[in-house]
Amino acid sequence: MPRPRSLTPDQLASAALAVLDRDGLAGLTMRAVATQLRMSTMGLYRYVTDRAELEALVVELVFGTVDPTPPTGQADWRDRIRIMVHRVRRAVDAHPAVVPLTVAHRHTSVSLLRWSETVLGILTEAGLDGGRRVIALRGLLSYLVGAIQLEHLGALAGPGTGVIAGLPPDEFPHLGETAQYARRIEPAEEFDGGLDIVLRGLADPVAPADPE
Amino acid sequence: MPRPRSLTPDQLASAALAVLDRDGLAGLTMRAVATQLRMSTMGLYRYVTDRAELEALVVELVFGTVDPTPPTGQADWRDRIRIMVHRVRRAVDAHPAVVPLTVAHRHTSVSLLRWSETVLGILTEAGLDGGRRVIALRGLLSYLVGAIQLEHLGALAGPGTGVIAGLPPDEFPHLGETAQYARRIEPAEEFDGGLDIVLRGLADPVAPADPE
DNA sequence: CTCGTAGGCGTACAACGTACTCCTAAAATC
DNA sequence: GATTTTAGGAGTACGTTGTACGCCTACGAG
Repeated sequence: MPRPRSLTPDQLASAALAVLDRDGLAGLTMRAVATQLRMSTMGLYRYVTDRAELEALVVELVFGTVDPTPPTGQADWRDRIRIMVHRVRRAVDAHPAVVPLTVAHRHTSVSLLRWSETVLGILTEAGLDGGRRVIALRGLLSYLVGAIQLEHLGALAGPGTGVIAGLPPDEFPHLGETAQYARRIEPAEEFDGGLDIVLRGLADPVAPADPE
Repeated sequence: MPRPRSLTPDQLASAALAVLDRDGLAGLTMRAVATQLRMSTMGLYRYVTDRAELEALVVELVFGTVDPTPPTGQADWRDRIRIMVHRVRRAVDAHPAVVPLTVAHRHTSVSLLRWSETVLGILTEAGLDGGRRVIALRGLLSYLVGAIQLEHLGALAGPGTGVIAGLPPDEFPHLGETAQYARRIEPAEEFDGGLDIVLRGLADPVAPADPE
């Protein structure tokens, strides 16, 4: 009976994401998104009640590109988790400005819930259950969230390589030396290295020896 | 020759932190901080050039309460790192609203650099060096940053226990079951459990067996 | 004394999110 | 085809934010 909506939430989110990619987080205003859609500012409020809701749509759009199906062809559960984690990183990397939004709206994303479901399945196959599985998932998520943010908001490798350069070397001997190494490490290598640490730690502490 | 400043950066930061604790992040405005200090809004700009600079002062104030000296009396390096990590968590926990700010201004905090220096020292004693040490520090920081945020911004345990309740159980079997467990786990237990994962993973992969 | 800088106030502006109102357009019902 | 129901969309306006700017005053060193 009513007139059909002429804009899908997806189109809305795409427009907002386009603005976000072009002008960054500070440029993501209701007016800018409205202009992008060639409509008046207030027209947006026909589709969202809030700026927050718009943000959530953008986050969902980004996470929506994450394939939630379990990877196949990987015997080792660690490899499968690695693939799942990489899928999220790749999705977010494609739109760096979305990073701060993902943290705030993480829990509203169905796509990320699907992702969690699959990861939980893999963890289950790995022999984890109950409380241990909760903590494993949470630990993985914590690392993922933290690592992505450090990568995009944290100047350079290490805690701000630039700042470290102008530091009294006698007070910060390790930091100075570490910065030298940090400069040569690619972000991807750093990310994977950290992920390896977490994955190693996830192995059953009762039977730390790998089947390989 | 000039008139001395009548307000130290520390007093400024304390006032801002008081506002932050009382009114939350949204309440932290230049006007609110000025009122807290019983001065005009623009008077603040005698001390900071920016709102961002004010935020950085607050973050530094919070991190300044973290004891950067290496813990003594702990034979195992893992226990010493645990203590260092807990110090940061405690400091941030005392002012939850500061969490979003810590991420943005993390790299400007000298206190956090001191903390990193100490942690690097411990990692060195643990036998890590070069690139492995960089990645270890970065991995620890990633987990720390992520875990603290999940704890404070992530509704409940697991990725939003509330949302999960209204989810089709046949599509999310693991998530539903996991949520049951998650509800019973204390945040501290979750945090420590995740930290244990990282610490286990930090152990030399060439010699995974613990001395114990 | 006086000079240079900090202290501090008040005004003003641009940009933001968004509440509200008014009119038009189009599909479903009769 | 007329009527009804809802979405579409524009325009105006308000409160709040950060902050640029200008103006005096207070004070300590020379």
